[in-house]
Amino acid sequence: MLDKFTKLCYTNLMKMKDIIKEWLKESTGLPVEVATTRNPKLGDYTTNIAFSTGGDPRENARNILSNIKGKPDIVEKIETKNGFINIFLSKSALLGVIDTVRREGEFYGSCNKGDGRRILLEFVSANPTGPLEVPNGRAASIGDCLYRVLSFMGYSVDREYYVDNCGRQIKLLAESINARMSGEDVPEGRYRGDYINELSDEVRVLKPRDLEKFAVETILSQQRKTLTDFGVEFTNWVRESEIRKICPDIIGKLRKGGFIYEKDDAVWFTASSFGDEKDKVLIKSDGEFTYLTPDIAYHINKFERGYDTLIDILGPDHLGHILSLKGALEALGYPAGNLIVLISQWVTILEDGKKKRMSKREGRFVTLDEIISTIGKDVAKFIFLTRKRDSHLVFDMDVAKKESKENPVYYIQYAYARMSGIEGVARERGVGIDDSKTALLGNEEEMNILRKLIHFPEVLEEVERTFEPNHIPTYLTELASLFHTFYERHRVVSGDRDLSGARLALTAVIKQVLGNGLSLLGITAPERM
RNA sequence: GCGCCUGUAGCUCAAUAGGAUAGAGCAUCGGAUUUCUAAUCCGAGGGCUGGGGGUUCGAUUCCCUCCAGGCGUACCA
Repeated sequence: MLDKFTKLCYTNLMKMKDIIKEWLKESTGLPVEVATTRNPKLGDYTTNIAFSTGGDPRENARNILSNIKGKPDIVEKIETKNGFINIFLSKSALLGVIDTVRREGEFYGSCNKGDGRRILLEFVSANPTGPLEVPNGRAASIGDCLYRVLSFMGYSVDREYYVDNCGRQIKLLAESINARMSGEDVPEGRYRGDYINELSDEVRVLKPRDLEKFAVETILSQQRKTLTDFGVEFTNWVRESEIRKICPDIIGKLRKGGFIYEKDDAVWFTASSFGDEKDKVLIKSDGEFTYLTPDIAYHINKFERGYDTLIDILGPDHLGHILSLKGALEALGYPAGNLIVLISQWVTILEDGKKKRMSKREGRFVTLDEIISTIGKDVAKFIFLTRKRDSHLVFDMDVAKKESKENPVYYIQYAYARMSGIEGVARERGVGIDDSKTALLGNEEEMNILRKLIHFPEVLEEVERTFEPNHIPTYLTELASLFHTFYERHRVVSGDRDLSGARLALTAVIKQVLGNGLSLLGITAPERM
């Protein structure tokens, strides 16, 4: 039995948690759940099984422990404390992570959990009525990171941007440009801002036949450039005008299913029978579709293209129609439960210590371009990805500018660059990595690093489970901190050739994991700073 | 009014399926560099986790209630 676990360990070291779980299950006969311990002094893994069996947990834990016979090689010791059963990994098991990372390299942390299942990730999808703003940057960061992580975990992920190139806001855009061209002030409720002036100038020169289309496509290409500068790419750009073509068919199907009725010259969907507050209009009395109609069609179109799971990252302003959308999908027999809607909360901008009330129509907004040029994309992404999606994040422009020089992202990047520096020194002195000498490692700082490295795959699984990227920045900061502490206390390249070789292996592995993590965040890993 | 989200250190945020002493960064104060990058390290202070109930061996986490803020509650998107 022990051999089996040992073998498992070396073929797939990242699953040590599972190995321990299996071992405890087999030897106790209890439905054991294993968790990562927060405090390394309390071991590497822990189980609270003794709390759920009734009676005194401390006594239970001791009884359970005394019944466990033997242990896999990866376990150094197992002990109880306060009713918890704590498992300490052996030094050789911890050292094994070096081999694993050295072998797997840029794939360390990846897995095949997704098994090729197809996910369509829709995010940003800003109206083509102006430049991308700060909240779009937040959604872009999160969407891009989820794309990278889910792909890393074996899902087949496409990224899509939905372009609302129809509807009222496009008419308002055209009116704004027309007003500007004729030298008038832009009327109330229309779009203002320098970009409208620039567009007007272009229109004056180019005299496009279709003003609306010209304006939309021009703005869209600017948005695309912003995203490229931000390091975020999309697989597809889907225009609402294309989706509208299939709307009559969708409405026909809904009507056939009895989910449609007419009232006040409008066409209604029976959303209230699917849990929504009230029924929703699909075709207005003027014959135009509402926003909801093409959105239903779009999501049906997504399922029809063969995706297993649809993920939408939306702003909180879209809360109102999620239930209707899911209701319509359900009505037409699509798996509404496979549509996962993630709400990326607003960003409050503070400027000069005051809340900046954002309004694109009034020309008051902070663009993503501005953020990229003032604080840089790495800092911006890190700020966005450190927060949970649901938190109402406060983006203080003054602090962001000031801290762009001392942002935590540099803490991680600096650790990475420092290790590059060490590699350079090692090369100069003719010292190389020696994987065969890693047993020489063993001080507290080194062991803490190894313990942390083991948990990287678990962090990614957490991101996959919760769709919350923020665990990665937290983890990387902790790992970088452990490295910096190690660096202050011990020399990597020293007169001791064997120890130097072992420590170079260790730093190579830390660097690899930091690099993998930064890459999943879409943040650069600089060789020097 | 109703629905969803949020409320944690002076500030910005964490807390891995309810776990052990609630953690980081910034700010404040005190230390560390003849040695691989000081964008670093070590230490100190700072908390009735918005208030009040409840469930539990155990609650920042779950339930109820109140307070504060955001969003939604359109034949806007």
